[in-house]
Parts: sequence; structure tokens; C-alpha cells
Amino acid sequence: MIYRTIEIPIKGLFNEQECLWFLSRGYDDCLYRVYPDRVRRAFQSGTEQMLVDIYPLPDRLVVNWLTAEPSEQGEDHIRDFLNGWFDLEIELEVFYQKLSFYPELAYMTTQFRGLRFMGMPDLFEAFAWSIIGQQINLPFAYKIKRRLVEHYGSLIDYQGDRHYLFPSPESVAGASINDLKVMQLSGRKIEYLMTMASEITDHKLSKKILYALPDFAGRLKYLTSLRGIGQWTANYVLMKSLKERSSIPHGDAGLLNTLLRHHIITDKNDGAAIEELFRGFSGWESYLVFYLWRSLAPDPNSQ
DNA sequence: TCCCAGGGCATCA
DNA sequence: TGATGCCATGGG
Repeated sequence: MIYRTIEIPIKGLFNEQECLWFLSRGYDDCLYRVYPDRVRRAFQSGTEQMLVDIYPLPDRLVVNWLTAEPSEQGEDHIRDFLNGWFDLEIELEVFYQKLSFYPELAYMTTQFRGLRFMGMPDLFEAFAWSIIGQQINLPFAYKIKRRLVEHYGSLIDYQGDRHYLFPSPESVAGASINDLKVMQLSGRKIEYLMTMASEITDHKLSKKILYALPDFAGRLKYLTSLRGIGQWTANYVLMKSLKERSSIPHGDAGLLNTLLRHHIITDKNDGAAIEELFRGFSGWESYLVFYLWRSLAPDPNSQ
């Protein structure tokens, strides 16, 4: 039974298969399920919980509500979320023009054509995920994330499957330190995670507060003043959650590896070459990072 | 056993 | 301002 269907039009290049592939790409993300033609995810808006199927098509997203008719606010919440998740308002042509100037990178304009920056619209989820992922490998990070979500997140039971929502900052702020340790979070990371949860529940930090700061540099400065948030995490959260186009998570292990692989740098301390590259992508730095990360994974079409 | 992994902090010169 | 050590643990 489908309770409501909406269609969200997409302007410009959009490769639905690349985006679906990115969502699965071999990792175990507990917040959605990817099928060949759609992704299923649970959402919460206020006290309203919703489960929807999202069908990405070349020119639009089709969204079906599976458990109940949404309220007007619920529908708006999902429209906003999808806009951030699939980066629906970007026009990629300018980025591809810039890529085409670089012989080592030009292949991306065809191989990854239509791939949008896959965001993480929920601010607390973005902070929690970036803190969890600091300095550990991704499979382990996804394991910890699943433990956290299954313990502190609420869920929608649908046709025998559990669809989890990311834990609220309130539930994490009130968590027991011992319970978090059992999940194999380090003492430092527990401290950072609870700091961020408290900042948000105390209304000291929100997307609105960050947007109200004068510019990107101001947002970076504010975030890096918080305990546990360094340059990497601040840039990661700003690009994933606030769609900051000029973010570069400096020092990122994957980024440095892919720059080596593309022969843009010859050693990981070659900051000048990195700066030189990103200077050519002004306003598109985070897109370049995202495409470089994408290139680390095998091409799904060649498997 | 060793090194790396989608870092950050404290300390010290 | 930059270098070093430490945290913490899975995975190759």
C-alpha cells in the first residue's frame, strides 16, 4: 500500500545509477536499504515517523510513503532532506569544464558523469559520523555506527524489517559512558560525541546558528573551537551537512592516497601541489574531493 | 608483528 | 608554528 506519491524534478545532469551505487558501495550503512532501482529509508519530523521508497530517475525523484499519509510538515521535511541528500540544486557543467583542463582528472567527466555530491543533511549525524570515523578504517567505523544506531535510535518495523533512525542528540547526551565503551568507541571519542550532543541539545549549535555566521571562514573557526572538532572534521561536516562548496578536509587519508594515485602529488607532505590543484577548483573544492573519493572505489560497471 | 586507517589533543621547543 | 607522542582497535 502506498499512502502518498510525490515527484521532485531534477534539473541538469543526474546519474541515478551512480548515486544509488554510491549509497551501497560495499559498506554496511544501517540507515537505509539500497535496491537496484530505489532506496528505502526511515525519517522523523517532530514526532512523525515515516518510511519512504525513493526512486531516482534521470530527471526526477519519485517518493512513495509506505506506512501512513504524511502531514504537510512531514512531506516538506522529506523534500528538504532529499534536496540535501542528493544535492538536487547543483548544475554540474561548470565543474566538468574545470575537470576537463586536467589530463589526470578529465576521465571523471565521463566515468562519473551525473554523480551528485551525496550529503548528510542531519547535523548531529554528520558530527557523530565524522567523530566515529576519525583515524579508523571505514568497515570498523560502520560497525560502531550500527551499534550506536541499534542501541539509541528508534525504529520502524515494516514487513519484518527494522528501519532505524539515527539517534537524537538527546539520547546520546544522556547515554552511559560504559555503554558507549562497550561499542568500542575510545574514551576520547565518547567525550567528543557527548560534547557535540550537548551543544545541540543546549541550542548552542544548529544549522541555523552556523548559517547565521558571516562566511565559511567564520563557520570553520567556530567549529574548530569545539573540543574534538579539528580542521578535518569541521570541513567534513560543513561539506556534508551544510553543502559548503569550498570545504577541503585537509589531511584526509583517502584524499592523499587518491592524489598520489593520480600523480598530482608525489608525497603526502606536498601541500603546495595540493593547494595549486584546489586553486583551479574555486567554489567546487568539495565536489573535487567527492569525485576523488569516488575514484578510490572500483568502477561498478567493470565488475 | 608491523603499518595504516575518511584525526585530534596535549606538550614542548 | 611545527614536531612528537598518545589515544584505540580492526584489518591487511
